[in-house]
Amino acid sequence: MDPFSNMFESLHKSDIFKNLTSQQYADLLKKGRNITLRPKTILFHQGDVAISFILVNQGRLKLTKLNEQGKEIILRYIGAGELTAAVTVLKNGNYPATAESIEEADITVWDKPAVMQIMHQYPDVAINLLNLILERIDDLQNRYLEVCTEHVDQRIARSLLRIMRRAGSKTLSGIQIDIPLSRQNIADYSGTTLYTVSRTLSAWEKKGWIKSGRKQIVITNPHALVQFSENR
Amino acid sequence: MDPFSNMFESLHKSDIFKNLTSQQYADLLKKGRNITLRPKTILFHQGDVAISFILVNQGRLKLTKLNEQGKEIILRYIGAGELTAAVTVLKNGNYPATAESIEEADITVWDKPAVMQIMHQYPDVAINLLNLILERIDDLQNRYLEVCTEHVDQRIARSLLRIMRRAGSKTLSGIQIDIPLSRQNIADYSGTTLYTVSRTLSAWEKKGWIKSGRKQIVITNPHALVQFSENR
DNA sequence: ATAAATCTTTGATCTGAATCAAGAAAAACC
DNA sequence: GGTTTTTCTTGATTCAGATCAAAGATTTAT
Repeated sequence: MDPFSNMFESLHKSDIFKNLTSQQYADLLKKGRNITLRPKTILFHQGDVAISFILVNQGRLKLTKLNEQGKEIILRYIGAGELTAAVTVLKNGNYPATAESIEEADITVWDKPAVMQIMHQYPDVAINLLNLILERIDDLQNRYLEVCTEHVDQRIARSLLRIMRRAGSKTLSGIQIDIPLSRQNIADYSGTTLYTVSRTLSAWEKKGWIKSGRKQIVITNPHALVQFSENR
Repeated sequence: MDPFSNMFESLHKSDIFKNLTSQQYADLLKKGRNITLRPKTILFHQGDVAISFILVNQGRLKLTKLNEQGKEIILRYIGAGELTAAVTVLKNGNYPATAESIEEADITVWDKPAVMQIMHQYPDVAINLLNLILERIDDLQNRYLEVCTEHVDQRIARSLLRIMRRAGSKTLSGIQIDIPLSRQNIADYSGTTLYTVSRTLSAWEKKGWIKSGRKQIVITNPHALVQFSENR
């Protein structure tokens, strides 16, 4: 399988280019460029002027945000077929977060003029993008609600489930999370501390809901976790 | 001043219709319909199928969200020139929140087919909407970061400042917040309780940073509040 | 193979903020 | 005008979860 068809396939996977003909795809492809990232490469820093619009073809990125005191949170993990840096379409946008590859990753990058031109040429692309962004808002609003109203352990449960849905694969013992997540990572994603995460996971392990190792988690009883996340 | 020119003016104010000609405006106007809401009217409920896209011409709406246990948070207040229910452009969207007028309000409503048709006809509208939505995401990401990493009193400070910027008017004694905000409202907006809000505002009043009454707040020293919100 | 670095666990303590309780003040109602 | 309802304040208490501390487990480097 040649790289081109490979890439074509991954683009196809992304919702942003649906409703377009094959020819139109090809046109879009030409306007972006393909990049392979080594693990732990910073793609852009929070605060930088936004110049690139990014689609992940393979691998995963981590999107993080720092506050004034330097405390970090994880906004989300971005997998194959997903977009980021949509802020590039803004007049004078700056990246509101930092993006880093957590493993080797293939991405396609469009610069700002290319994106603007594409959206004007194909209104469907703008509308599709709108849809994706609206899903992001929905996700964020839910997480915002959770962090305002729910207990830490509920939030940790929801975090694991949320990541599981996007990056989980079935195994004999349960659903495995395909991202190497440290306790600190889970804490940054849930708005808590690594100590609380560690204690919570230990408790769940005793109950048989999960199995966890170093940067590795298998959810053996997703149903119990869902139940718990909804009414503790 | 006749109602039409009034409305035209308020539409003009909204960023969503920029880059369009006057004729195009008029066309868009015809496709929506104007509604006047009494105070405390529910426009839509969280979970309802999304059928209408809304622009506020005058007055204010409150957008709230409930979790499974019935705890409420305030997502934002929506003032003149601002949009809501963008989720209507999704294929099978449901409103993720509840919208209610907090005072008498004039709004323009477009149904889903009209919005879709408009966006296809005028790519700029879709792109403008994209921009507005991206600003919303940025705001939410910031608030999410804050609620994950900052102290309650900092968050209350940021909440007041955030609302002040969108709904503040200069007076002799300081900047007055034009929305009647109860302690409970501020708590719901900041992710805390009315008791903590009351204590915090009392403390700031003693310091001379604010003056507050029943559902009424004047920020007498915005600079001190900003300072405090950034490094407590 | 040994050392160094990184990640995880668990106990002990502390503290910020929620909760509980009870008035006081202001507005709305009859 | 007086009663009822809503909102606000402040003190006392509680508790969830952060922080501190220290040891154990795994991985990586030399």
